[in-house]
Amino acid sequence: MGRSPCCDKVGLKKGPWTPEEDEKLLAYIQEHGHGSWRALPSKAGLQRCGKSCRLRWINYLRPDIKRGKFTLQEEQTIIQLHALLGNRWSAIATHLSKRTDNEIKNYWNTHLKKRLIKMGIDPVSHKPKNDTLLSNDGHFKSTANLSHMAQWESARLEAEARLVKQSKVCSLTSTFGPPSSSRHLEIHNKAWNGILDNGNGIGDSESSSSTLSTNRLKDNPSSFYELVVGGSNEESLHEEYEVVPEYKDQKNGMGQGVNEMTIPTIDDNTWTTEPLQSSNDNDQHVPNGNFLEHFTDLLLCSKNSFSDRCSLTRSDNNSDVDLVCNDKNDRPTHEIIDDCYEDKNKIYWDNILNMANASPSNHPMF
DNA sequence: AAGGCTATCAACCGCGCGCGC
DNA sequence: TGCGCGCGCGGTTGATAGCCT
Repeated sequence: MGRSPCCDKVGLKKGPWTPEEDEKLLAYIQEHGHGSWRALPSKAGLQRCGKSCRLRWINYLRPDIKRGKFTLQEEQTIIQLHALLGNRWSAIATHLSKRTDNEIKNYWNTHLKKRLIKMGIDPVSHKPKNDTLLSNDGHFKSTANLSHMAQWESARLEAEARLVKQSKVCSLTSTFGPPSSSRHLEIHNKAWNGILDNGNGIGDSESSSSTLSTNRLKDNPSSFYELVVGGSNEESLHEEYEVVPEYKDQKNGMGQGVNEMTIPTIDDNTWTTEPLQSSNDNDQHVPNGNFLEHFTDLLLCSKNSFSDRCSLTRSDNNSDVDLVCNDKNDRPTHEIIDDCYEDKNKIYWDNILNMANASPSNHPMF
């Protein structure tokens, strides 16, 4: 038996939506919600099929849609997620709040894909096309890097999905702060050390051969995060992810004429002071965070203007460091940091290529 | 100025999955 | 267990604006 059409095609309008149609759809959904898309058009007085209405709502009329130019940060996230998830636009869209999968897909096809091709990177595999990248043993070093990163991120995404599930049970009501508690820092340090673990268990950061435990991740990806945070039950979640209520004040106080602030440290200065963000506004207690941004920072390595203008001093007996910004004009810290980010943006694309060309042994992550 | 080409993005189409019966 | 329905997703198309010759 053939598939029945989603709606009666006879007499239904196709093509661009008129403002009147938009108004009707918007008014109906605002009053009644969309309910069944199939039934919506007739109820709303529209000569459209339900699918068309759904699409129009999701991609255009929804009030929480962000339109306009993609920011560099968004571009970075799209590229990173595409490398990990492929053409799973809806999955990618969940990590970019207020952007639709259609918009991301279009942006990828019209901008990012072409840019990667131009740079000699295959947009499908995200592998460099250049044969000169072959290492002595005949393997793509950078490809292996990305592959390892992908496996790690896949494991993280799975773990995150689990945490979302669990967090609904936990019903934590507060948002998370940055890893400012020593315990929180320890977790993240463990995570990164875990990446570097050579199969002998978490925490062997001294291991000279820094290879990802890819087999372990492959066998049981979700176990990795569980291992890192020391358990997956409700208690451990409460224990591990401490609420940091004073964080907001700490952040707001940044750069108000005082060119010094305290930031947490992970392994080096690759962590940022931005709060952990949720991938979903409804799941604010889910630790998702600036992990991808963190990845990007790793890609950028430490050779940026930040290190030229700021220095980090470790405090005694704790894991925090003091960030001291040196500016001739005594500008506030946040302005200096803004400058650094601007510089960072300029070299972003260069660095992607550089990373692809670089040997993994040169990077702290590998 | 006009025709052709390219880029962009809204919208369509078909497939697959999940759910209820 | 199988089937149909509704929905969501990803690939593709088509209209149009902007640029180039």
